[in-house]
Amino acid sequence: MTSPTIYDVARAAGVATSTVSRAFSNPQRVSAPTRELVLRVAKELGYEANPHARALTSRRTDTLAMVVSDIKNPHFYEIIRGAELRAKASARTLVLVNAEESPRIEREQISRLSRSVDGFLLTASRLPDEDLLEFAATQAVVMVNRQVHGIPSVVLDQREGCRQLVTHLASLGHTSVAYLSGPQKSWMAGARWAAIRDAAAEIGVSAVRMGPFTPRVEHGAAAADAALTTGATALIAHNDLLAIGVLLRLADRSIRVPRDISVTGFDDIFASALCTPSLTTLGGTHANLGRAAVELLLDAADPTGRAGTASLQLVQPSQLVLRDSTGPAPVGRSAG
Amino acid sequence: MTSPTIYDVARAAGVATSTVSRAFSNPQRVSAPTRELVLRVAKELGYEANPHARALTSRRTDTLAMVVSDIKNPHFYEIIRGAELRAKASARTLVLVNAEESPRIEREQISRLSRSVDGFLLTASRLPDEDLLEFAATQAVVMVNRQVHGIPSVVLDQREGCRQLVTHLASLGHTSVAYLSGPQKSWMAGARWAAIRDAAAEIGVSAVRMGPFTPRVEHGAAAADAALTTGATALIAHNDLLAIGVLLRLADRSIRVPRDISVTGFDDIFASALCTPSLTTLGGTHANLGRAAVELLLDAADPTGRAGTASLQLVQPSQLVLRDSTGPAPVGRSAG
DNA sequence: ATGAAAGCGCTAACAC
DNA sequence: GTGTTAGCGCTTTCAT
Repeated sequence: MTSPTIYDVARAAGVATSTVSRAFSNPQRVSAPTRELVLRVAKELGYEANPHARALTSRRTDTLAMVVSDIKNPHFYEIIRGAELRAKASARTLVLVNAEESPRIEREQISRLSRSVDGFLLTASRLPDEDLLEFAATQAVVMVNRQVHGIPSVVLDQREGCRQLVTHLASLGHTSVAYLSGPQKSWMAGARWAAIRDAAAEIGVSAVRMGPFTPRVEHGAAAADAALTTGATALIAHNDLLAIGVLLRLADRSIRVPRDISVTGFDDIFASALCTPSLTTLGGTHANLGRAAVELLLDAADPTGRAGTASLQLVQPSQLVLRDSTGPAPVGRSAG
Repeated sequence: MTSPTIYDVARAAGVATSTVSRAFSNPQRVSAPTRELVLRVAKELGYEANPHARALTSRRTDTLAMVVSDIKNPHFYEIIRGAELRAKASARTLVLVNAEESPRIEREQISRLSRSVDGFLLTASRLPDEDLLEFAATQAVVMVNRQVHGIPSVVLDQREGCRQLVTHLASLGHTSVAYLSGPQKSWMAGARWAAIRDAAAEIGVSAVRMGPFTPRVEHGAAAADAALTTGATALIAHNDLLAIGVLLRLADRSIRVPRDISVTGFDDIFASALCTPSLTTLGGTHANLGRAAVELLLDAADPTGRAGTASLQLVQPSQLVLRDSTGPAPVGRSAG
């Protein structure tokens, strides 16, 4: 019934428990023959280490937690995938938890797991900086797609990406763009708006911000309606889900895209290639984000290393993907 | 640096460690004043129980794991959500792990976590029955959308649902349907085909099965092409993702839906209401699946209870959602 | 290179 | 109702 322990293995192999322990967690400190003996006996007995007993003394769990702000957003898939692969390569288990776009739930999930994992990947966290800093003081934490001064992070570049995006729109003749903002607590929403505003100023087009909107398809209708009141001929939605919602609403209102108005998104999710019209969007290699984040986290969680990467802020390039939802600005009239 | 333990709390409160322990895990076995004292002191000290120490003796972790066969499939969202809510209501943490449609990865994830959680929710497992039975012998396991004799499960009804689906198609004049099957290791694919075949026989329409196909949008092209060779005028795709891929391919090939051919899916994911044409699909209240599954699992994981629900096989009703992708069978010719 | 033994922080008998 | 105490299964000094 009850599974074998190191005592069983030690007895069967005729060695001390500490030798069994070493054979597993510190193989090079045991002579080759002894190690092989122990491992063979352990296998015969079907021994598997009890992770709790191990964690109780070693304070390591070999488990990492990834908190995603909304597991429904396909944008996270690639990040998750990249993180999983990297975690597996280092023999870590990666568990996912969902924050459902709620700071309260995010806080709850984190504190629930904080003693059970070696560190956290916080993707698009909705928590205030202070909470994150306080939290990072006692835990290994890496932020994904969010920067907080003093906490290691990896983000996709927005500044240069947004500049390219606005440049693309300007080159199509658009002189007025509207940013349909993401959630108020989204750092990314702030970063995007700042980058768009600055790029617009530099290039000489006008930019307004509407919202905030919860970045899901179903909120695209409200976003589209709001955007149409601005007279902007190009709409930059906070992400692809919202952009797709906007496209649907515009179609409903018989406004043609891109003929009457251009629409763009962010993230380059799979669906953005499939919707009608297909969506111009600012993407990037999200799997790399996940991979890099795990690497930073392994580093941060390493009790020995202190590899000095303490507070690296990594920025990876984004990538403008041109599709059918952007076109020349309409002449002689504004949309809506 | 190191966080306070029950010893610290016990000393500060002037009680025994066991009293502190009880105050937290067995409140009713401590007098009200003592309990309040202990809890107050604990809070002042910032005490939080060490889950590993707790698990080491009690053999309970208050954590449940949910293994999803492919986290990219939006079909799981509602199930996850329902499970999360129910787990939270019972003060359990729910962690998610991804099996990526791979039996090997699924097995790996399970065995990694098996000592760290109280039980598993296996959704759409791709593992063979024997593995599952062996596994369920030592762990609390509940299957979601898969039935295995001897393991508790909760599934959405397919038999009656598929009958309704085939009836719907027959009533539109279709006499020949093709099922575009899901993965070979998918129990659900087998269940759906059996139900479709039987319903078709009963109703008097012919049914063929094509595939298997990996149920993702990108495999819809191959599925559509294969289906067109059959001459069937109605295509039943294994799920909505595949169905959407089929729609895209048919549009590419200038085959009109539903005028030339009808298409249906399963799951009623959000996108199936948004694609063009919108998709007729067999859905159901997936959140209830997740909720019910957690309830069975809590039961199965309860060391005292043995509530006799040992091997309940729950079947919840599915629901046919009619949209624009099904219509009257074309007259005088077959598709393709 | 290996063994002996002391915890890690908690729970669960068992006493009182 | 509360205290005492012996582990849970492992890691980790410290000896040898």
